[in-house]
Amino acid sequence: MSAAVIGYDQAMGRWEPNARGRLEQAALELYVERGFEQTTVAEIAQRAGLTERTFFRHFADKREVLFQGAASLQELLVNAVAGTPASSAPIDAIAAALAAAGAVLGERRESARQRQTVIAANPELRERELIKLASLATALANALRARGVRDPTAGLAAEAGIAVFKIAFERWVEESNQRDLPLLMRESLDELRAVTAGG
Amino acid sequence: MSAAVIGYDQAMGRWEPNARGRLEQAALELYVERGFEQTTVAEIAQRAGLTERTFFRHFADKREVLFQGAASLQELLVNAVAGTPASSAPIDAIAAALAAAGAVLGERRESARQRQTVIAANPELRERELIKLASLATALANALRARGVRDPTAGLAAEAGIAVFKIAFERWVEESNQRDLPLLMRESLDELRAVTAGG
DNA sequence: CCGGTCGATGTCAGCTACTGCCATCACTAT
DNA sequence: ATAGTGATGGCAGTAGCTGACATCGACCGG
Repeated sequence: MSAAVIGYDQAMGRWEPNARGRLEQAALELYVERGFEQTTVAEIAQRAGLTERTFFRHFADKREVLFQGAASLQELLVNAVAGTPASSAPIDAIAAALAAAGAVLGERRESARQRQTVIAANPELRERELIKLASLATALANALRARGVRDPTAGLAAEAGIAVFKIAFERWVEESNQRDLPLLMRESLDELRAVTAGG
Repeated sequence: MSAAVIGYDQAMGRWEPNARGRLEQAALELYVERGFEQTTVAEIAQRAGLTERTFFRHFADKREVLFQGAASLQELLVNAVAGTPASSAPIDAIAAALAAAGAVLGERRESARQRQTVIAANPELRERELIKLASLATALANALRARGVRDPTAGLAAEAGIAVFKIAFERWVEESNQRDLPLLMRESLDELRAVTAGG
């Protein structure tokens, strides 16, 4: 619990500052070093200079540490839909949301890739990721309904948007490089259009 | 552990037969009666006349009891795709898979509805459901690739198919009645076509 | 008929995620 | 000073899940 570790010189309280941030960093490190399952919450807390009990005061469970950004991403998507001209078709509102998400997520490529490696290696984490994506779909559908889009169109457009998101993100993480995320989002959406057009 | 409970008159082995089936039934009953979280594995085992340890020999975890049919559903979808004429477009192969799934799931409406009520009431169960659907999407994509469909088309078509599946199934469970599942599958697919056509 | 193997279950000990309850201790407002 | 507040520690307890070993009937070769 020494302040020197963090390099901190102003007056401080009873405890080191930024407990949540230290827990998050410690968890990420350990998940990468040993894997998610092989890491206990006690170990995370110890590395952060805190106790197990405190970890669970900051994070609902051991997985949630990896999904901090989900809420802000959801906000971003919803705002993008809401900010689209009222005359736009649902699919264009979705496209705007995907563009916004791609622009934000497109930065910090390496940390995203590392995070995705951890998640992909563990079924429990994949489950959590999927329910976060489902939550995004629900939020997108609600945003569309707020613009007067009816069911089942709203739900379908939202689910389709998330499908495009998933595929584009997957390609972006896997590819050695070159194309950036917003471009892959556009390409994947065009691909979906092409695929559904037939028949 | 009396045989009379089951009504069984031929020579029997050391234990009552169909341990797995008894566990499944006991679990379903308890999940409906008290809810998933309020049910312990020890209670399930007791009702089935077995021990907790035996439960975990038959089911990987407490949730898995509710997802027994996932494997056969996946097989059904894959076979439907494989059985489509080689000249069909990807979207038509997906449509065939959805039709097959709709036909099979469309029966036993009440039990499906009951099961869905239990799942919807619990986030852990929703997570498990989502990863099963993701597994279906992966299997569908592989089936398409086996027919020569390239990426990212295969992945996108599969994800879009699962999106349609989700929406149609949801509508089918919620609606008071009337339209059957295969019809809702077709309608939802048409709706997706309409939504993506714009823009 | 006999002994050995095998498969399904029981028993028990143990780990770990997660929770509830209360104590502690600095900081702050009055 | 004193009381209140907020973040943390400490501790006991529940429940999901696993590994190791014992048990016992079925089955099979001799």
